[in-house]
Amino acid sequence: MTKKPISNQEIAAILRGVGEYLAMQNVPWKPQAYERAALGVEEMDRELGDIYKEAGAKALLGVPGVGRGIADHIEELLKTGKLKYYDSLRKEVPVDVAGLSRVEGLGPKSIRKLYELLKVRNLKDLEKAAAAGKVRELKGFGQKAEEKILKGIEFAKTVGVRFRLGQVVSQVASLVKRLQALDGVEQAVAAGSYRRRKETVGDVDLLVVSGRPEDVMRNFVKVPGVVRILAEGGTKSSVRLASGLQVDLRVVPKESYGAALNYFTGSKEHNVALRQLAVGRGWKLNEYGLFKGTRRIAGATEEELYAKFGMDYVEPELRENTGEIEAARRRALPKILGYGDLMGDLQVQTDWTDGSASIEAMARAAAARGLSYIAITDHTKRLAMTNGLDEARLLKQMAEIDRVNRKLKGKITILKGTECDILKDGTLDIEDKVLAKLDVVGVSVHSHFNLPRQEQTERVLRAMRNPHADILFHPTGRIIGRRAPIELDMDRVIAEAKKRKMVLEANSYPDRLDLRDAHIRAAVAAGVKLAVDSDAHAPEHFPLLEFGIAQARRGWATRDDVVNAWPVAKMKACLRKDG
DNA sequence: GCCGTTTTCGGCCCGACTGTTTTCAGTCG
Repeated sequence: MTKKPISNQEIAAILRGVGEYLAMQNVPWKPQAYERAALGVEEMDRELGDIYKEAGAKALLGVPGVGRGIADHIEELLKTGKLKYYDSLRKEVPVDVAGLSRVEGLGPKSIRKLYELLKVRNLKDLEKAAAAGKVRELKGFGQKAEEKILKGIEFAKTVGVRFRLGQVVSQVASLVKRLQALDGVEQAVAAGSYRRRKETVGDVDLLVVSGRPEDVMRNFVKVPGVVRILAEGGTKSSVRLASGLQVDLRVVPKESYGAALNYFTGSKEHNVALRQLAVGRGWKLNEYGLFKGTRRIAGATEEELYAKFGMDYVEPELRENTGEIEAARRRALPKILGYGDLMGDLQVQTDWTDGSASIEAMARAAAARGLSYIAITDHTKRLAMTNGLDEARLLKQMAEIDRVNRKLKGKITILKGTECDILKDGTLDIEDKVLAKLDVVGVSVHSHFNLPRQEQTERVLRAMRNPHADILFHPTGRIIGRRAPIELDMDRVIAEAKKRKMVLEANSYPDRLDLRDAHIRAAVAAGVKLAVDSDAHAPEHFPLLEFGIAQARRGWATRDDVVNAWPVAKMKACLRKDG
């Protein structure tokens, strides 16, 4: 019973694996069904283990893409940690499908053939066979295929799969700029998961409007930084940059711009759902437009496209087929937070601890960014390595803030705050009587990341119950790609936040983005307020707020849900010690 | 295997590019 229950990620991986094996066997339709279910599981904001424990097997049917059959599989996985069906498939064709699929151009059919004819089970076998020239002899393969495989293996070995959004923005911006400057290019934009502002992107999709696609293609594959051309056609090309990032380019005529942008922005699931809507009305939707017979009835702009379907325009950040299409059809999509909507920032560090700049410099930078207030929230003494503040220094800092406020009067308001450490037992690192003097008390976990779920949750809940605590900063503590989130029962955290009018943070730092989108959505649905903060440690960090706003948008948050999108007085009134 | 303002059965999105193809399967997005 003490054994850790299987996680959503693990369940999704197994379902995906089943789909891959079925695809290898040429089974129709089922592979897509398993893949869809895997995606549905991944996108859940709650652990299936919790849902199952609470509401039983029937509740599993609520997961998008999960029906009777797969619900049974999931129940078996939750009960035993294993899936007999999966194990028997693996036994039949004992191949590392996931590993081999990472090789560019290798899909289930080829993998099966390689196994049956050359006994290739994994990347190592494949490399050996290809190097020995055995692959080219197979029917359906050839010289080129073998070379491609060898290069693909090299790549699969060296590079991780996804990039953080923050890692690619400048590369993408310069690519777009370069394309815009080309002769004959009317428009160039980045689409794909980049435009949807997903926290990580697997590749970058660029869209260009031009009447001279060949010229654009010729120039594109020669852009500096391109180390490999994966495909080059008349209207579609694919390259690999030195950074490992794959970039796809598509060129379309002007009248198709909206349809192409929609198609290339995705998500794939959103697109499929839209196309199904089209089919249902006897239309056809592709990247060139929306067609009734051979007549184009929409497609020049995305707005036109959605209007034709009789729906609200769907912002790119919402296009994940997680209910946005139904809501848009009911004309019930929320008006999500805008990129210019933030008025303040409630987590800012200075050179009193691990920030690089003074209170005044940070305040001026925030004002230049258009903010009308910030809270200074330096670390506390438990975080000794950051020179965290004790009570005495915190009091001194408050006096300094008073001084700077007088100096900057009319430019910006500086609030007194803290990023107070949550100790192992859930108590706080600063005495209550000092916390009571602050405008904004943020509390956060910076230690003991590996406590068991029950203990970790109790710890955080206890901190939230401190009468002075206002905001739970970066609730899960994750660092994308580097540190797993702490084990936290987010349902209980959200319920506690609701009960105590505590604000949850959506941290904008691109490698935190904590809360993640699904949790934001759950918090919003529960009526819990959010703070979208920069967590700035330097004056140049305020633009990072864009990432936090994006994440809040992906979580369907509106201006009403985000306290620092409000004027300072209203925001302060909402913090729970006044509420 | 999933799913339902046409349906509880019979559908299931659509097109570009590649390689090895004499007309297309496989892969990808």
